Amino acid sequence: MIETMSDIIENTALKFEKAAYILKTVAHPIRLAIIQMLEDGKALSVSEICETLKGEQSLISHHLINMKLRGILQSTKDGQSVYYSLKEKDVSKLIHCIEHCGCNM
Amino acid sequence: MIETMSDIIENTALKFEKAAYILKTVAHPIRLAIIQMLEDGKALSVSEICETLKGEQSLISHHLINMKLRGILQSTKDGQSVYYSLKEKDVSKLIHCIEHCGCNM
DNA sequence: TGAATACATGAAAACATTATCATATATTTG
DNA sequence: CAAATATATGATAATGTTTTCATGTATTCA
Repeated sequence: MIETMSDIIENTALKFEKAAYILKTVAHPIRLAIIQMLEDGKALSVSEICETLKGEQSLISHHLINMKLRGILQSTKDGQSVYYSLKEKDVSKLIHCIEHCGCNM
Repeated sequence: MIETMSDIIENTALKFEKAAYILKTVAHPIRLAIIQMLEDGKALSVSEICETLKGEQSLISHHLINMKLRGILQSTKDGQSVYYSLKEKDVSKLIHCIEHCGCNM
């Protein structure tokens, strides 16, 4: 599989754009808190998340929907409740790694 | 060292804010590219960085200064040139970990 | 000294994200 | 069915980030 120089440059640029996109999606205190709540596959309802974070329903909902839209969360409806969970273990890994990689974070 | 419940909540919130702050600082394709160029302690001048990234001097400069301001980069002047490098190995570790933690990034 | 080079600065424009508010929809329950 | 509960939606306001442009300052070199 041969790549030209400009292919490489373009792929590299794409790689950074993708990474930046995911990092941006996650780079918000409320979102980090949500993601942590959902670690190890847990699924939580919107209201559970709102209560724990003491956040407004609408605001939390917007964050959840946005993260879902960007491929980080998934949701299933059960009765009145909607349960959100991490879509990919990947994100969990990312967060775990951010927390334990020896960085001051 | 005893913490009250509200201390714990507040510290957790602070932790997420700090993490979000760093992630935000880094969540931009140009910045990720710069950070990668500076891995393993390398120090590069503004113009070297501009050339490699084919970016406008002023734009790159703004990014560099902002990252320095936020504690991610440091710089030293030598003659006409200013050399930037990663301030903490931490950031390098973070990026490395983002790239190699098995996430799709 | 003056021209060239390297970098910084600051204001403005362009653009993106986050928060708030009012209201809509769907589901359950009495 | 009406009321209550859970969530979504969409418009707008508030705020933040990124880019651009014009210009400033410091350094080198002829």
